[in-house]
Amino acid sequence: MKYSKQRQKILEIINNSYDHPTAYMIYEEVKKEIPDISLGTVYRNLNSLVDNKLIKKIPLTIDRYDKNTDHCHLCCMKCDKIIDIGLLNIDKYILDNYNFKVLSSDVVLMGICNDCMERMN
Amino acid sequence: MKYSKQRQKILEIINNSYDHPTAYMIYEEVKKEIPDISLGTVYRNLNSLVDNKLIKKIPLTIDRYDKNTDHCHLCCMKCDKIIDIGLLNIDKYILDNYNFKVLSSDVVLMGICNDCMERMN
DNA sequence: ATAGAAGTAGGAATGATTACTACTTTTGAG
DNA sequence: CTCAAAAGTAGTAATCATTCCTACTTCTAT
Repeated sequence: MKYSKQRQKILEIINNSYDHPTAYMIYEEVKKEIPDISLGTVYRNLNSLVDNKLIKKIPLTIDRYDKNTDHCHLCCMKCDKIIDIGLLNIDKYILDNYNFKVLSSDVVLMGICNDCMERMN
Repeated sequence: MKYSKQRQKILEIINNSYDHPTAYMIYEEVKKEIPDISLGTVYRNLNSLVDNKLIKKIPLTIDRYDKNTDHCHLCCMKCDKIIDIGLLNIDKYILDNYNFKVLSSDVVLMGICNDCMERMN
């Protein structure tokens, strides 16, 4: 990967974010500093960053991106909040039981978060 | 849900399938018996069947559908085979540790299956 | 310093999915 | 039974995320 200020900025935004932004959210953010960046450039760079394992793609209806490449996500169906959880260490379990080598464990569990559960009472 | 022969046939196809078909694969299959069914009808019915928990959606790059609503999937990155595995019983673990009620656990683990691993040696 | 590889902008294209409209089927109360 | 309202359908247009394409620009190793 050659250096480019566009990719540099994209990575910086993801590293400073805690809201698992979508490609478009990142595009809007980069635009503040590089006004004529194109959306295609954002997508291309996100893909190379994922390929080089610098960030992680979270496959929901719209893809989201995360600086942490080694944990799972809980997605609240009521408020759309995404909660990070540690690795479940299922990779070894899967290898031992199914002889299947897990390379990418994009575990996304949909449900209701604590806050929304309390609000429902 | 009112009866319709289109939805009946769609459900029947999924129930008789073992290959986790996409919406389009199902569309092509139904077409053999109901030639003028429309793709929109297939999508609409798949959504109601999912809403009514009669089938399950597996969110990969293209959505796939499964008659079994209570297990996880291993997806081989080499041959695209999808392997069914039993529930990992993480729902309780998540509730106990994160106070998050899992409603839909679409766990899809990407990796290399046993067959492909052997072929690589 | 410079050639060629890698990156970019901007817009067109793609492909999965949904929305819309006028028509048809199902179903349940009378 | 019967018939009207509700639910479903075909066909097509629209949407929306993502990728592709082309001519131009920027890096970087020699």
